Amino acid sequence: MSGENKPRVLAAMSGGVDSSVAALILQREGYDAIGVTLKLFSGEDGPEDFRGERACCSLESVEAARSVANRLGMPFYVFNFSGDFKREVMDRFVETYKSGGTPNPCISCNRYVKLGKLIHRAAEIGCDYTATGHYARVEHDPGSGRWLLKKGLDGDKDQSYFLYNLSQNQLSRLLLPLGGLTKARVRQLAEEAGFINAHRQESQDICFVPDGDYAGFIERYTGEAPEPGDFVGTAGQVYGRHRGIIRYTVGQRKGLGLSFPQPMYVCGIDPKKNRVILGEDRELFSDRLIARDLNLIAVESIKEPMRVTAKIRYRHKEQPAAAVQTGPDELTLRFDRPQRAITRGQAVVMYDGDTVIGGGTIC
RNA sequence: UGGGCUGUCGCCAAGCGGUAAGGCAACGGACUUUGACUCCGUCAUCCCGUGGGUUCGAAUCCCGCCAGCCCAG
Repeated sequence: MSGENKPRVLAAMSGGVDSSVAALILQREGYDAIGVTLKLFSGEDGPEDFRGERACCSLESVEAARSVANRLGMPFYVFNFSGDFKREVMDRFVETYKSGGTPNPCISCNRYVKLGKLIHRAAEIGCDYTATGHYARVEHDPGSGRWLLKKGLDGDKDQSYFLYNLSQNQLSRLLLPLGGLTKARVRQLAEEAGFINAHRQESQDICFVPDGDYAGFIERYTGEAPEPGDFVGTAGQVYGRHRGIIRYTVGQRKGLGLSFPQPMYVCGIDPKKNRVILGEDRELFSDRLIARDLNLIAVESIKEPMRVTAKIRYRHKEQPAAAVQTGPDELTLRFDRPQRAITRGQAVVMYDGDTVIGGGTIC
């Protein structure tokens, strides 16, 4: 089963269908695979219902992963990454909200935990590669000598957006077995293999806030009650009181608790004055953004203005734009057409066709 | 206290004698490995401020009362 000459790979297994099938494929392709589930929350930091099937590292999920690993005859371990997860994901999540931004915890998790910490750990224990169940592809480009990150072939499930922070070194040691498959095919493989999670529903919501009440989570996590402030119009007129800045995000319509002749949306958040700015839909559009905390994959830097397509949130098809690097860690993006609700704290990822150029955090 | 105006779902608001539009909010669902957006559905079952009257029939006409607003004082 585990020949000394086979390349050894550490397979991250969440207990879901995708990572299970990824492990299956690795084994079929002749890797010496070791399954591992990451324990991401500990005790009181996590959701009350720690066994809920939707939480990505619930007990049930760990057991599902273990079951699949056993079925495949591969060693299985649980790594406790809860400290890193708390520091790199939850703390950042809370901090971004408190400063008026809207974080994407999945980006942080992939960057610091799944890809950062895990790839590092894999190397420590003698694994040549790390694998995950993301729908994206890694390729080596002989021309530039660079490792490239590309979209998954199943355009509808593509998750390259979440992985834009990968470094060249990390890419060289990452395997994404599902990159060329469709979701339907993955489920089929899971069924054929008899995996108990073959029909598990898609994961959704923030994993450490399974009930979706992230504002409530932040309150419990910080022990601080959100401070009410004013809802104001784009001209400064006061409309009413809001229930704390953390409850709002740019583009939001529901939950304002106010009534106007027409739909109104959050157009901005002013953490200094503790105000939430409201306006109409058309006031949400802008054709440019500035991103920092850059990570470039396909190129070393963007010296000249570059034509790209870019997406400013997951689940949105990328839009044509011109990118210019305005500093060592700063980028300006000008879209051909104004985009709706460009939001601070979210990630912008640039593409050239199927290839990820790089990305950054919108500010 | 005189004069005028108004009183329809939490908010705004149609309706003008024929048996309650619509928008906002709210709630539910779909979509979704982030937050949003979007989409679909529900949302005044004899009370349309209230008590009478006229009509086959009124939220819609008439009278009284109550409440609020405005102008006079």
